[in-house]
Amino acid sequence: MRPNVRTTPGKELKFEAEEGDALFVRSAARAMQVLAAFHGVNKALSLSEIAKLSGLDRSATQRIVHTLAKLDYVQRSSDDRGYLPGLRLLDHTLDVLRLDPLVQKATPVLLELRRSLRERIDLSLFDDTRMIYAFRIQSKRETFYATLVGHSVPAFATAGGRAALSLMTDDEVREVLGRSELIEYTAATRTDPEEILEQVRIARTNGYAVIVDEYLRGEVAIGVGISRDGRPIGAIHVAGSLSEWSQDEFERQAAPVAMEAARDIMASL
Amino acid sequence: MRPNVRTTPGKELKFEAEEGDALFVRSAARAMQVLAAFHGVNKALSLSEIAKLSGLDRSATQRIVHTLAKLDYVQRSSDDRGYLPGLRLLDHTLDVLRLDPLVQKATPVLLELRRSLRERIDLSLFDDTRMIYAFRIQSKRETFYATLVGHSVPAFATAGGRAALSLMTDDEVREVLGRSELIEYTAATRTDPEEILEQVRIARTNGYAVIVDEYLRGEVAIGVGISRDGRPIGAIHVAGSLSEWSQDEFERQAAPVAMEAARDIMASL
DNA sequence: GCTAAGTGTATTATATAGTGATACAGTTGT
DNA sequence: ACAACTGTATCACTATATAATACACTTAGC
Repeated sequence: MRPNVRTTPGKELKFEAEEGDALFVRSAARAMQVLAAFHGVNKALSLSEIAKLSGLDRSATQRIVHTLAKLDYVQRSSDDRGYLPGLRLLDHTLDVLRLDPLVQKATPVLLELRRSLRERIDLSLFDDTRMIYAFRIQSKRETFYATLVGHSVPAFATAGGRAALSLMTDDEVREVLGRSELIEYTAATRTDPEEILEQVRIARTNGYAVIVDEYLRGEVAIGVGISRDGRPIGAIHVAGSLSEWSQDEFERQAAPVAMEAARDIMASL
Repeated sequence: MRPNVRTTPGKELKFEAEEGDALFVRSAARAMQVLAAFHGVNKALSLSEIAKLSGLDRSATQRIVHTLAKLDYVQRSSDDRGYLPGLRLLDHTLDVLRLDPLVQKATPVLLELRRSLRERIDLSLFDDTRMIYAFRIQSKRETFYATLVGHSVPAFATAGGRAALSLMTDDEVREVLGRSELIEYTAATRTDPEEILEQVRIARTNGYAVIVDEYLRGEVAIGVGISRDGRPIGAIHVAGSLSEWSQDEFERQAAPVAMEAARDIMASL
């Protein structure tokens, strides 16, 4: 059983207004706090568990969950032992994806790319210290679980992430790395900021980033950043197995076409 | 240019408490109302457009959007001309998918199914009158756009939907059909409830549903329903092109393995 | 070049809407 | 048979969001 995909640990997300923010609506935030209670966990939650995890008291939690349940944003688990996030949320997922200009433009280009390159191809969206998967196009013989939409991976240790970082200045990269949790995912993971920066610089020169073994063992991945107005907004990932490719071969095959795809996408943004 | 995937038109979704519902928290609902404003549209929205679409006044909208923007549930469009749903929502998408027992169990089974059947395979979740796509595993030569997670299709006119309906009683099916918008997607779409019910009955007998041309032209689709405790909770779709398959061939090839996959999944629920 | 209508932002007094304490009936587990 | 949970319900109080109004800026029309 291979480890599949790791999610970046649920960052501590602020739900409180900064001082003197007259426009901040506490109750709107509370609805989201309740939904965010599910981030860390892997089972249905009871009311008091939601209360604990969201930092709200039982009463408030009770009434908000009641409301969200009526609206289908939260639903009873199938064994009726607790609450789970509801299917209604997927309607909003669709909105995010179909209204995102990058997703819109990238889809046909990446399907085309897959035709010339029969490996797994992902599109991820840049979000500060992490890359969020928007969609995946599988290769012929996919053995891993399909990555779920919304999975996020750390920018510092993934091909797409480094490629995205390479579109910023060194100082900005340092700043992001400073805010990142530099976790050692494998023995090969680089966790020294300056060492990572060096890799980002190489990616900047080459136009793409390569990662071997640093995030997932046995995987070679090529990442190409996508920018808009000079700012990184996402990345293309192409990943292959080390059992079938040497790093060099993979780079030679995948990098040029992936970079061309990225150029195509950016031209149409 | 073939028409790709159609979304069921944004149903009118209630966001108001029924009378005398002391536990209903209006403000929690309002946050979701704002986010739901994006359902129908295909561009970034201004504050007053959000106000109009969500049915809230400008002031309330302003403050809620402000709050949601701070929390990244809403973001400025890249050209700074309006608001779009934010990436934070994808964190919740992930929660929905990974906590859904059906998605958890179905993933490996469907990857296995793809190995023996090299066509497009989808998993959709049953939601009353519609089926919501949870994920898709593409075929080798995919020409359509990748279906986005969250896309929903009508239960009455799709293979998966009819298969799911076939797990309910005739009366329940009639009830669902009564609440459905029976739209004529193609010339072949059946819109007469009793006629649809007849097809559902056939699906019930066979253990799977077949749809040809009724929703998407040129497509044969096989659907197998998945139930839990006797209630439909989702369906497997296998779809092929009529340019490569006759309906009969496709049924003979796809139906038995798809049904086996469904049995596997249900056994592990 | 100047309206006019749009954008997002900010500030208030007022009363409504949410609070949170408290209570209860039903399960589950030991 | 108990204790510790579930989810649900009610209610007086006041903290909270309201909605009206105002302002500075940008965009579009002529």
